[in-house]
Amino acid sequence: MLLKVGELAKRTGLTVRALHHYDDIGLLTPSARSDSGYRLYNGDDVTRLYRIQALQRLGFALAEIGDMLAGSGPALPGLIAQQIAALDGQIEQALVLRARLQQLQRRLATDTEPTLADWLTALELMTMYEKYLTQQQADILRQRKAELGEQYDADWRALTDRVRALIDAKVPAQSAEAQALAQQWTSHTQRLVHGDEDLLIKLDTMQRHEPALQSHNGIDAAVIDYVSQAMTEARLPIYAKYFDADEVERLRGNFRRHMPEWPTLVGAVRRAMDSGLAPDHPEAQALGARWQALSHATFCTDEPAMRGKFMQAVKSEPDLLLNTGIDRALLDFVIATQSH
Amino acid sequence: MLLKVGELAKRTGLTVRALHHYDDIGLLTPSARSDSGYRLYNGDDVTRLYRIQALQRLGFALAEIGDMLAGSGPALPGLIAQQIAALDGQIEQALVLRARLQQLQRRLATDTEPTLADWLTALELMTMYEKYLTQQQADILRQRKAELGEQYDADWRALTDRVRALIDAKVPAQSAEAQALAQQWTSHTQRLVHGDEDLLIKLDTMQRHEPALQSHNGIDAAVIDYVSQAMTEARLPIYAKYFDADEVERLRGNFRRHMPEWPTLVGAVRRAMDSGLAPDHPEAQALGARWQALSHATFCTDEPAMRGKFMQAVKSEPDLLLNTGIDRALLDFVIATQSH
DNA sequence: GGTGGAGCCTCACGTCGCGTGAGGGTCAAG
DNA sequence: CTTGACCCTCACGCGACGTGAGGCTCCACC
Repeated sequence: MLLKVGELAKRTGLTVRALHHYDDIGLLTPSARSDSGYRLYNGDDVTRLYRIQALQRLGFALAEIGDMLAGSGPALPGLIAQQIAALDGQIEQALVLRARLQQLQRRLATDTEPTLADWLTALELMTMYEKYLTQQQADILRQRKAELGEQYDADWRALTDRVRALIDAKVPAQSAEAQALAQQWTSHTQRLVHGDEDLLIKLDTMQRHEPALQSHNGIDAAVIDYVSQAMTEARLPIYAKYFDADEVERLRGNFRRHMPEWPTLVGAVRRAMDSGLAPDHPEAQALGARWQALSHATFCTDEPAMRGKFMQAVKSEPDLLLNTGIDRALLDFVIATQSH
Repeated sequence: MLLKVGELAKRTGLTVRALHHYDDIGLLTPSARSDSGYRLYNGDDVTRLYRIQALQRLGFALAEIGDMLAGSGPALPGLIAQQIAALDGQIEQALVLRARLQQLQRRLATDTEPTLADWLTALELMTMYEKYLTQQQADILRQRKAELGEQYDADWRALTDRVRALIDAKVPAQSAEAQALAQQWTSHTQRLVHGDEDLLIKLDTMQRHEPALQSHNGIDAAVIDYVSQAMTEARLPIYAKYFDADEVERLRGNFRRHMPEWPTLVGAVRRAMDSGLAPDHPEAQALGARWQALSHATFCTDEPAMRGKFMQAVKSEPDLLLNTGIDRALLDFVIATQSH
C-alpha cells in the first residue's frame, strides 16, 4: 500500500511541509514516485517515520535521528544520558530565570509605582548582585540599603564628589584632606558591610569590574585608585612601628609606584582560586611568580632584612590586610604556588 | 567620552558582532560615526545597552526589548507574568521529557541487550501509552503485559489472522465462527484489562487512532469493524427479550447499516467532553443532533413504541453498553446537549 | 469533453540571535 | 613605509519547518 504525502501526513499528524523537509534533508525519502512526480511512501517508509517521531519526542535533533537510524554515531545509552544532562541544564537555567522574574514581580508589587528608569536600574543592580554575591549576601545588602535609606546614597555621591575634587586639584594622597576622606570612605563602607570582610572584597571586585555600576554611582577607576592610595598612605604609620624612617620612605616611594598594580593581581589570583585552578598548574605558577616580583618591588622582600621586618609586621598587624582584597585563603594559595 | 565598538564590547562582555546586529535591527544605533565610519557610542548609548542586557537576562526577545525601551507595547507587569507563564510551560515540558528519557534509561539497563528495532518499538509504545493513558494505567498495562508474557502477543496475532481469514472468505459476522471469534476476542481483551471499562475504552480509542499500532499488531480498521459487527450480532439475542421477532429483524438490518458509524461519533463526543466543551455550545449541540439522528436510524427511536422498548432494554441490560465505548458520563453529556 | 476543486509539485523567503569568514579601509607605533 | 590591531560592509549558515507563489494532476460532476 503506497501513501501520498497528504495521506501520510494525516496518519502521523505531521504537516505535508514537514515531510517535504524530511525529504529535502534526506531523513525520509519516499521509496517511489508516481509518474506525475507524487511522493509515494511504502510500509517501510511509514515504519521509519514512526521511529523518527518517537525519537523526536525524546528531544533529539533531526540530524541525530538520521545518524541513529543509520546505525552510525555513538550508542544510544550515551546519547540518552547526554540528552538528560542537556535537559537538566535547560531546566536549571529556566528555574533561575523564573526566580529572577518572580523576585522582580514581588518588588514591583511593593514599590510605589516606579518609573521605567528606576525599574531598569533596579534590574541592573539585581543581575549584578546575582553575579558577584551569594543569595544570602544579596538579601543582606538589600535589607541594609533599605534601612540606610536614600540619604546613604546621597552621602556616597557627596563623598565621591569631594574625592574627585581633590583629584582634579591634584592634591596628593598623603595630604590630610585625602586621609580624612579615606577615613570617611572606610566608615561609610562599614555602615553597609558591618565588618564582613568577604562581602567587602566582593563589593570591591564588583565596583572594579562593572562599568555600569561605575557610571551609575560615579565611583570609577580614578576614584578607586585615589582612595586606595590614600588608604595605603594611612598604613605607613603602622609600618613605621617595624621599619626605621629611611626604610619607611623607601616603602612610600615603592607604594606610590606599585600599589596600583596589586588589585589587578589580587583579582587574577582570586579568579584562579575560584575557578578551582590547582596551585601547581602553570598558570597558577605564573601568578605566583608575578606575586613574588611585585612583593619584591613593593616591599623590598628580596632583601632579607626588609623581608624579615615585613613578615613581622604583617603577622602582628592584621589591619594591614584590611581593604586589600587579600585574605588568609588567598595568601595560602599564593604560598602553595611557590612551594612547588 | 565616545567608545568604539570594540571598547564597548569589552566593557559589556558582548561581541562586536552582537553590537553590529543591534545596530542592524535598530535596537542600539550609535549616536555618532567617526569620519572613517567607525561607530561611536556615547554615555546614553551605553546606558541603553546596559538596560538591554538586563532585560535580555530576563529572557525577553530583542524585539520585545526594543518595544519596552521605546515605551510602547504593553506594561511591564503583564509582560513579566507572561514571561513566567511561558517559562513554566518550558519547565514542565522539559520535566516530562526528562521523565521519559529516564524511564527509557531504566528499561535499557534492565532489558537484555535489545536490538535497535526492539528498542524503537518499545519507545513508540511508550509514547503512545503516554498520549492515551494516565501514568497509573500505563504502569498497570506494562505490568500485566510482562506477566502475560510473549505468548499473549502470539495469541493475539493468531486470533487476528483468523479474523482476517473470515473477512477474506466473506463469512458474515452473524455466523457461528465469527461469533466464536468475537467471544474469544472479548476474553483475550479481559485478560489484559480485568474488567476495567475505562481502560478498555482508552485502548480501543488508541487502537482506532494509531495507524502505527495497527500496522504493528495487524489490528486495523477492517478487523475492528468486523469484530464489532460480530459483537453487535451477539447483542441481538439480548434485544430479543424486549422486541418481537419482526422488530429484531429490523434492528439487525439497521445495525448492519449504521453500527459502523457509531465509533466515530462516540469518539467525537468523547473528545468534546475531554476538551471541556459546554453542552450548550453549538458544536456540542451539533453532536447531540447527530447522536439523535443516528439513534433514530439504528434503533428506530423516532417511533414511540420502539423507543420505549429500547429504553427499557438499555436500562435493564447494562451489558448492552459493553465494548461500545459508551459510559454513563458520556450518555449524561449527550442528554445535556439535548435538554438545551 | 470541459470545468472546478482538492491535492500534489518545486522554488524560495522568513524566523532568531548572532557566528564566522571574506575582502578591504583606518590608525597608531616602530 | 610597513605591520598589526581594529574597523567597515556584505552575506551565508544554523534548525525545523511556516507560508505563500506559480503551476501540474487527478477525480468527480455536468
